[in-house]
Amino acid sequence: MAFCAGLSTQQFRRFMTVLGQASIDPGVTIFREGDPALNLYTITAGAVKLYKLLSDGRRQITAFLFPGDFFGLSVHEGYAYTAESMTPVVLCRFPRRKLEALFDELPMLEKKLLGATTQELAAAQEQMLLLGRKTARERVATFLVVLWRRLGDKTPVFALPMSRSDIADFLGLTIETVSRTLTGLKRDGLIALPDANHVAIQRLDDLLCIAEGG
Amino acid sequence: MAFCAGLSTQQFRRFMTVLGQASIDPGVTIFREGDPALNLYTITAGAVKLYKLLSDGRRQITAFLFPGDFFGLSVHEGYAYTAESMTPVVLCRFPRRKLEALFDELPMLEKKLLGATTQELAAAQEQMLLLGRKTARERVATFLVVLWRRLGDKTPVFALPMSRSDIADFLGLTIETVSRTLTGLKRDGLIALPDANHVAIQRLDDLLCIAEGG
DNA sequence: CGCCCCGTTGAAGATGATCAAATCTTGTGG
DNA sequence: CCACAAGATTTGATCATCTTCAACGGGGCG
Repeated sequence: MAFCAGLSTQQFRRFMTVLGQASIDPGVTIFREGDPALNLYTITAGAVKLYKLLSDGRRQITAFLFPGDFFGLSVHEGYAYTAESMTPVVLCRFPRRKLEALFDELPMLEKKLLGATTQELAAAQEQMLLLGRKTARERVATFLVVLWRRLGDKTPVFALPMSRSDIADFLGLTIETVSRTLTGLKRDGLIALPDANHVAIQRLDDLLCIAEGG
Repeated sequence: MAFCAGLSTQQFRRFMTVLGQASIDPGVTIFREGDPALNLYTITAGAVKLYKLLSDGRRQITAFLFPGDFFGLSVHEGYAYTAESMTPVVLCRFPRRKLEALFDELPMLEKKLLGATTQELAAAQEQMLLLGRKTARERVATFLVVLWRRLGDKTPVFALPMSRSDIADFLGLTIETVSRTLTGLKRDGLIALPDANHVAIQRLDDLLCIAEGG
């Protein structure tokens, strides 16, 4: 795990004393927006989504997270979003109080957390650009390229671990528009869709060009 | 300034050795997206906007910043966004290398920076909800309430330091829609507009209700 | 005084949403 | 193994919100 990389054996032993592990099924709510923010989590295996809701049920997914990512940091007493597993997930759980004590012993951990949070913030700003200014086609193209890179860009084919509904709520669209847009990209030969949950990138350059609004 | 609060006299003297100050005019670009991220800035006075551009000129403002806020943190070598003054601004500039050395001496500073970044991230997630799922009316209502709170909610009247164009690029709308929506809120008696750059909140509860999608 | 920029207002148009239905997938039980 | 039910995805038709295009008004500054 990235979070504990670079620790000595002794430091690592200390590190392990503050963490708990958990394996959870798909579709489980790990915590809800507003719950007391007692833990910080890192993902060992699986995929997690974070989202916020409006009172009438409208939902915005703010991030899809994968192994190595962390979540659950909060300035105030409560979490700012809900976290839910999308697949079977293995988590490390760090109780907030213990973690803060550990920071004093291992300042490197705090630096890593700051770096990870800064990266999350940059991703959030990129997503604001997408939500505020990109067309449906640009949003879907961006989503596919970013996800492909995140899941390891060895092969052009990759699995979508999330439903159309999740994609729609991440991109600020409806499921119908996501479906139509994917069909359109397929029709134009930019991607292939072996089945509903797999995408094959066929013309990466053109896809990138669309994603950047060119 | 919040960043140096709680330091002893001696620590503060050390703190002052790493920072430079700058006064700048309105409309000045402090740095551009992609520039080498050499400095971290905090705002002493004035207002700053951060934004990202698409190649065809479409712009998304990701934040309006005010005294006490910081900006310029970056994981990679380059800034992730452009920063521009909206008013006359007084800044503190922290060279990145010196600041990192200072962190080892004053771990409290790093904790504060982590807290501030976490808060920025929460604000970004709230903005994603706005951009992805709120209507124009809800966006403008949210914007007014949040700005009013940020600028000090003593009096219901406050000045908008930014143009309609900036508001539009922050809310993912056009200037025409922003203008029409403000007119609509005024017509419905929720706000008053003494002039184009001043807003008076008249029915906060109703405005909050709209902002939350209720 | 007059120009220019900013903001407002109006009319027409387009993108994406909504409503509706068909198709495909998956899991269950006979 | 097959039939069936439930849910997810795709496709189609219509609709609404917001954008685009256009024109007008007003305040500030030369």
